[in-house]
Amino acid sequence: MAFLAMPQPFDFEHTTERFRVFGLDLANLWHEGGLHRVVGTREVRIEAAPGGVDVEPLDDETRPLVRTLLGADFDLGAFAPADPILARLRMQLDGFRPPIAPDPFEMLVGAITAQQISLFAAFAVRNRFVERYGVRADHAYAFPTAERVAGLQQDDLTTLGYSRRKADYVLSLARSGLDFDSIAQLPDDEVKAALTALPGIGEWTADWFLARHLARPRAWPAGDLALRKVVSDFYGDGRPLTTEEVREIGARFEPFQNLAAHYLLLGHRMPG
DNA sequence: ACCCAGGCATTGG
DNA sequence: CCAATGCATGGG
Repeated sequence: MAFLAMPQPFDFEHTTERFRVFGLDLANLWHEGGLHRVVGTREVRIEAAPGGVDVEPLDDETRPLVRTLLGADFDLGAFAPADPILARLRMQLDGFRPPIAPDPFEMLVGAITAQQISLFAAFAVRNRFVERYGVRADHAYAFPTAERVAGLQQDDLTTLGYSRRKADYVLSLARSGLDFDSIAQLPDDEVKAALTALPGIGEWTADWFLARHLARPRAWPAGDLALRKVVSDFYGDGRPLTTEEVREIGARFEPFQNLAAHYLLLGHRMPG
């Protein structure tokens, strides 16, 4: 194992909580106290170490991937919320860096899979997809590539638990030839416009793409059911808030809406 | 046997 | 522009 320093503050347990709490993800696999992911064709293991992480293997290919995956790009030093509720979470969860999905196709397929159904159900369906069309390394699987998925038919996906409609969305995305490198250069609203032009990708999916793949500071998925519940709990006197109200509350956290969303969601899942 | 869960597109007013 | 509807699985 080789040591990789992380920008401070950094808390491995908080950052990786997401890979444990909704069930296991075969492409981002929590196994024996560490996070496993396939980079190229090699499996990488990441585990906690003082001031950063221990990584095996660590080289020029895995180093940037691990840093991205563990949210190194977020500017936590500047994240000092004036809002008292968020300020408390910022301290309580100090060092939490929202994990970033390194692969845009994986991110979008995952989001389509999770539309409307519980995350637990979505992980079950997605894992069957990864197991069937991904490539296993040691423990973890490489997420299926768009090239591979482009050659499938609707039936290949519905047998895994996808609805017919979602199966078509995934196939159409795989065949879209979307240039993700170009999209990554666009401002937030143009990314959303480019993505929502595709069938099956609405504002919710595009917002999470901005947040969890592009790590855009102002991404704020106001329509997300879980975020609406959390914001309603923290800011709404127990009354359920509308998407519009949640959107307005997000403006308080400018320009740290993405970090705010993740801290509120994680804080709400934590005991106490 | 229900109902809900980190949506979206389609249809009809 | 807004309301109603179908979709798929897993847990309660």
